[in-house]
Amino acid sequence: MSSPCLSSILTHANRTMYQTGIADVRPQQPSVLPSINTLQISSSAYSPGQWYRHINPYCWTADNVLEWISDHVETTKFDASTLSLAYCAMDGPALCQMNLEEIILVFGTQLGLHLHQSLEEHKTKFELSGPELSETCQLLDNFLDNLNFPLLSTIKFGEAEEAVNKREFEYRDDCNFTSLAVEPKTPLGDSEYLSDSEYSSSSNSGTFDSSSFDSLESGSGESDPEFCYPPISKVHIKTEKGESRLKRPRGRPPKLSREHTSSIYDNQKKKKHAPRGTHLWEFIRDILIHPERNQGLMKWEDHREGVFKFLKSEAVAQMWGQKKKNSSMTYEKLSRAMRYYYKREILDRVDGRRLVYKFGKNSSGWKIEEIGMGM
DNA sequence: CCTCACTTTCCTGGTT
DNA sequence: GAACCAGGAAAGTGAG
Repeated sequence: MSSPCLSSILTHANRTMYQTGIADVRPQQPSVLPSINTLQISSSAYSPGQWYRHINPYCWTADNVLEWISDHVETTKFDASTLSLAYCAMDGPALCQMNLEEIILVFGTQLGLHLHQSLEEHKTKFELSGPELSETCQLLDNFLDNLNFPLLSTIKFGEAEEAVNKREFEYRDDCNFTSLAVEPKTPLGDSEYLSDSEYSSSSNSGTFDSSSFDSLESGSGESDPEFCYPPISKVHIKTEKGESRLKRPRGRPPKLSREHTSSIYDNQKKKKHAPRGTHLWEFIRDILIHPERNQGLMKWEDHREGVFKFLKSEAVAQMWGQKKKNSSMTYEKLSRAMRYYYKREILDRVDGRRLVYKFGKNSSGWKIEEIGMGM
């Protein structure tokens, strides 16, 4: 259940950090989750007393739960004197474990029904985010960590600004991800073939080093054996100049066992019938529908029409590669996959505009009505 | 084991 | 010349 929690944290963290007009950021807020007061003060989007609409109930603190209860006590004109505060000392996860009977037992029929209905509504609302989005959030989290940015899941509200200052983090909208590459890294085993720059005109030497994603996942700096292309199927070709060169065969090299890799994907692997991995277009969509999370990677050109643009194409490609455990993913390859969506009408062509795509009639989940931008 | 959908990789040629 | 776009071809992956 980290996704919705992370999503709310992300949302507020970004609001706190990037809205320069907000001057009353609380520097010493002790809670990981924003306090009710902080939310009310720092975000005009939240009307007082309605903060819980924007936070996953599973992420509510005991204080949050108490606030939620008292809000309902007020609206139902319930006699709060009959309530024991001891019943209200549970946090969000504990609250979410309760069924209707238990809630009624604790809060009585009148208030209990009201609370249960409200709770179910909030739970349902945040469950819509789905596991794919959770993964995307995890990737974004890793991505930000890679940028020496305070992990969103660890940001304490109000401390973000301080953290940014301490780390001298210089994130701006025009942040150049490609400049973050530590070393131009030849994909493992690629020395068997031509280097990226040799065999592909589109591969850029300054590509964002996704190996840092790998190290985040594996917990070590060691190379992921999965990306060791076996030294087979070498093809010698003659260039125009006549020299014999090694050329990679067409198609993708076979994957090696993932036995020794540990990652956030392990859970998925353990499932009997793992759901098909998130499709590329869904991955893109998930980044887009939460612009406050995408850190300037992509943006809507025309949300109503489904037109969007890559701002950091290589960075998005690296994130996709990270998700698919493929350190050699590039925008060139990603865009090829995108173009295949034209045929299936998941994407529509946008002529004459670079890095601009449009969702087609066979895509879903991005429309303003679908994602409820009013929240 | 096979099929199929999806994705990745390579490539050539064109455009911005 | 670099970056991007378009799309054919071949092949890997995983679900069913």
